[in-house]
Amino acid sequence: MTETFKPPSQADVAALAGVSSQTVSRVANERSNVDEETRQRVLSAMQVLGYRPNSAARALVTGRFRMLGVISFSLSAHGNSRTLQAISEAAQTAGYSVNLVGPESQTGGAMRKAFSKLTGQGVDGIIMIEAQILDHPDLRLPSGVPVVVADGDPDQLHPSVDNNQAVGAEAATAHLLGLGHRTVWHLAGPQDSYSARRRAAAWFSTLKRAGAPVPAVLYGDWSAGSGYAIGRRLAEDKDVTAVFVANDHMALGLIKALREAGREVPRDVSVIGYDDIPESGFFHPPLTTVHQDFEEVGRLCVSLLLDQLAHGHRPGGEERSMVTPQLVVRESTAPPPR
Amino acid sequence: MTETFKPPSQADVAALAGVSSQTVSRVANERSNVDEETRQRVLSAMQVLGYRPNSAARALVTGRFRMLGVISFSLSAHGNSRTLQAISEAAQTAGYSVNLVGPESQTGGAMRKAFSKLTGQGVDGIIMIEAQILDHPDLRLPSGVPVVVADGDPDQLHPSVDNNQAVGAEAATAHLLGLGHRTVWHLAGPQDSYSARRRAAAWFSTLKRAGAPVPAVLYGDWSAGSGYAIGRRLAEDKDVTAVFVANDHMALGLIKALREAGREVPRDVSVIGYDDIPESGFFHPPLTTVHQDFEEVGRLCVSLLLDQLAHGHRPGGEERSMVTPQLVVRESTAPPPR
DNA sequence: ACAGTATGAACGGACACTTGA
DNA sequence: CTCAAGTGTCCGTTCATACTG
Repeated sequence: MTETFKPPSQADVAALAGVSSQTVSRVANERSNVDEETRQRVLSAMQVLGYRPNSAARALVTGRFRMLGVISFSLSAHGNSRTLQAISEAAQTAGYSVNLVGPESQTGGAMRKAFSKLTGQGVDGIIMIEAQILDHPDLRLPSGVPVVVADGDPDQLHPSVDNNQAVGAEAATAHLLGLGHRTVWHLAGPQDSYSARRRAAAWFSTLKRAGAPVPAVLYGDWSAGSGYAIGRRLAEDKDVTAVFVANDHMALGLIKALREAGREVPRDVSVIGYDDIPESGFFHPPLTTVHQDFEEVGRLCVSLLLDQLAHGHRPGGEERSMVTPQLVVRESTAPPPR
Repeated sequence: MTETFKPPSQADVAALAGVSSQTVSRVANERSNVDEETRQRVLSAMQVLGYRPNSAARALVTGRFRMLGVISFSLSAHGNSRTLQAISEAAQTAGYSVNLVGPESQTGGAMRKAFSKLTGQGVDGIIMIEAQILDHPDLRLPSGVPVVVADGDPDQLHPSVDNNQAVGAEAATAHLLGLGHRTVWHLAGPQDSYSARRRAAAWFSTLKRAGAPVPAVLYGDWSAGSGYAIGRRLAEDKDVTAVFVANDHMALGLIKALREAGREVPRDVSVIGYDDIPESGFFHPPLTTVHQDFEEVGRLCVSLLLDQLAHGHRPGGEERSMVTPQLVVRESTAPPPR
């Protein structure tokens, strides 16, 4: 067994530099009232010892950990890991670290548990990524810690950042309609997903506004496999000439099913995806889709949270930031056949 | 501004329960020598007050945070986010939380910085995901904190968990050779990637052992775009009948480029990928690839780390766990033309 | 002597004061 | 009276030790 490694303390640095621990504290916190010559001496003593302020001790007295909690149910969803990455970077540049927890399920109870685990760890604020509270929509979290919700259900009382699903889904649907399709089918994400519901709603209203018939919504689970399964059914209906799919993965599966049934994309059927994952331009055919800026979402979450931290909790009630998506037209959409 | 929220302390609970704070501490830590009746009284007092032990104070005295640090350069790589997810889950069930940091670059300096940031935060152990130290391969991390390296350069002195790249790459290459191809080209990942180098090495030695000619290695950057660019060049060489691509994303781009050049997969060229991302079975054609079990890697990392924590640091020198990948044969590989 | 409980250090750092020029 | 540097007490827990019926 290696002997226990004892990290150097303020006192050790102070001793080496020949000053009091208070002065070391001042240097560490970049206070003004310390002589430049002394400062240098302390700094080099820190260097020599490899001193790192003990965050536990600091947090104990300041009450702040400089740590952000992130609750994310699934990292396998493309958008979530991108958002997390952006959050991590933004937090880091602001001098915060990120504490990640995944709730056991998407129930209010599990959420509350994850939440209190985080507050118990002493986080200064919490970001919930794509938080769907399935069983109890109006979850009241214990207050005291600022919260920001990313791409989640905004029925709540917390500020939120969201990709503007309405704009994206409308652009997708309108693009297809503009190409001359009589109407547009919709393969949606799971019904319990807030984003999926928003996309479906915008698709619906765009159709309505255009006076187009509204086909029954189809539901997948975001996976390529579910897109494939639905695609097989859809391929049998020759009326289907345009499908707006709620994410790129499902679109991939759908296209495969259509092709296998002898229906070419975009010749017979136009397909549009959502997300614009880095691979979608290399699909066969290259996928027309809606680009989402997850990096921006992550950055916004952090800055909103930091604002709350700085100015007291939730200055102006329910704040809501929207990030605008962008239609990316590639080769999976075309005018209808004949 | 809302009034400052002051969390209840041990002392508050003690006062309410009519015991000393010491007793509360015993209850919180599930010590034996507490009267059951007293214990219940304390427990309900905790309930009422919503007491959560202050982890800063606890960590200050115990020196342990029950927190694992994870260093991951990029979460956009499929494998990394999967591994992280698994780590997070495993850590959670063991009662640990996860502190995530992304180093600014893959240099020894940035790594050391990330590392010391984590130790400063008081993590009990650190997992480095896909840690390539580019400028200074034999990075000596300050000791005192157990470390496990996942899918990284094992020249180091830390236990590591790795997908067995040799087995996977050999299986891929042998599969192609077995189909009757005279030899197999290789589109590798970036040269600074340890995994990429391992795959290339195994491809090389498999070719050698079979007495097959060894074409020059091609290098991509893991992205579909780079696979596409290389694919355009490769398509011109009619000798190319089989390509082993170091990941599925690049394989997607490569196939697109081949198709555009009029070379059908697998009729004219066989392509095999690596990773088995969930979408690869829905590519056109469905991609033959090598499945990696990232979940297992994540779990192993945590259990190795926890072992070190329990039994003192690094019981038996350099430990190395290997997770065996699996060849998944789909439809992008076939015997060579003619 | 024994169960259970109370007591007073630390732990490392920040902050309000105080002191010395 | 300003500016640098030092002193003392506290943050919430745990642990060793002393205490009590």
